[in-house]
Amino acid sequence: MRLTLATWNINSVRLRIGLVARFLKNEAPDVLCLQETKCRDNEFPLSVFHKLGYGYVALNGQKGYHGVAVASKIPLEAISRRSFCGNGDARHICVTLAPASDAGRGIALHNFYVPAGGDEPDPASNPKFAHKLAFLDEMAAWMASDGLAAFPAILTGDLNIAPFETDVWNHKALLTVVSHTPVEVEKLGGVRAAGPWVDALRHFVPIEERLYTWWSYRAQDWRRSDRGRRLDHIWVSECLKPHLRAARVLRESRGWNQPSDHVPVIAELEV
DNA sequence: ATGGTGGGCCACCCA
Repeated sequence: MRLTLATWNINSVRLRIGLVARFLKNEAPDVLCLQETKCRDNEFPLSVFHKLGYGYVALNGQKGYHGVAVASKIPLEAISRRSFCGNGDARHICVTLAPASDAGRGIALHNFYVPAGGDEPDPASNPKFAHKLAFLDEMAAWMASDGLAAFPAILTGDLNIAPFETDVWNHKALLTVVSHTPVEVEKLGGVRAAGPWVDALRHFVPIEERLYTWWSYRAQDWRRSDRGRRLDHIWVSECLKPHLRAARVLRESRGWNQPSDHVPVIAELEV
C-alpha cells in the first residue's frame, strides 16, 4: 500500500484548525504529525479529525506551549511519550503504524519538537541554546542505545535546524544565527548518524536546490524576500529507504489566511 | 545594525 505521511508545525492547532481541515481535505495524508499544538490534550479539537476520517489520534500536549500530536487514518499502536532533559516539556510522541499490508511489526514513528534555542548561539550565556544542544545529545544517545532505526522507523517533526547550505537563504549570514550554527548542525548530524536515518526530502531534491519549510512572520513579504529555512524534516530508517516514492514541501500554505510560519512536508512510501 | 510579527494568555513567556 501507499503510505503518505505529513508533518506540520501548526503554531496553535485550535487557532488554525480550519487550515488543518483544508490541508487534510486537499492532501489526504494517511498520517499527520503536528507540533506546537499549544493546548492540553482535553482541549485538542479531536472531533474535526474524526469527522475527516482520522479516527486514530495520539496526543502529548501541555498548556500554552509546545505539544505534539499524531492523527491517522490507520491504527496507531504502542503510544509512548518521552520527556527529554527531564523538564516535562511535551516535545515527543512515538506511535507504531500498522499498515494492513505489513505482516511484520509495523513502523515506529517518532514525532519531535526540538527546542528552538533562543537568540544567542552561546550555551554558556543562553540556557535555551544549552537546552537545545542537550536535547540533541540525548536524542542521539537514546537512538544509539535503543537501535530505533534498526527496524522500519520514521523520525519527523520540527527539528529547528537547517543542516545544509541550501537549506537557508544565506548560508554565510546564518552561520551565527541559531538554527544553522555549526555546533547544532553537527549535533543534528550525530542524531542522523545514530540511526542511521535517511533525509527523505533530500533523497528527492538535489542538494543544489534551495528548499525551505519556514518563513518568518517578520518579513514584509515572505514570498518576495524568500528568506526561508528548512527546519522541518522527515527521516526514514535505512531499511525504508528503498520504499521511498516521493517527498515534497507544501509551500503554498504559507500564503493561506492567518498561516502558520511553517508549511507541511509530505513523504510517500510504498509499504 | 536594528527591528520587524505572531501565539498563548492576563504579565509576560515563547517562537
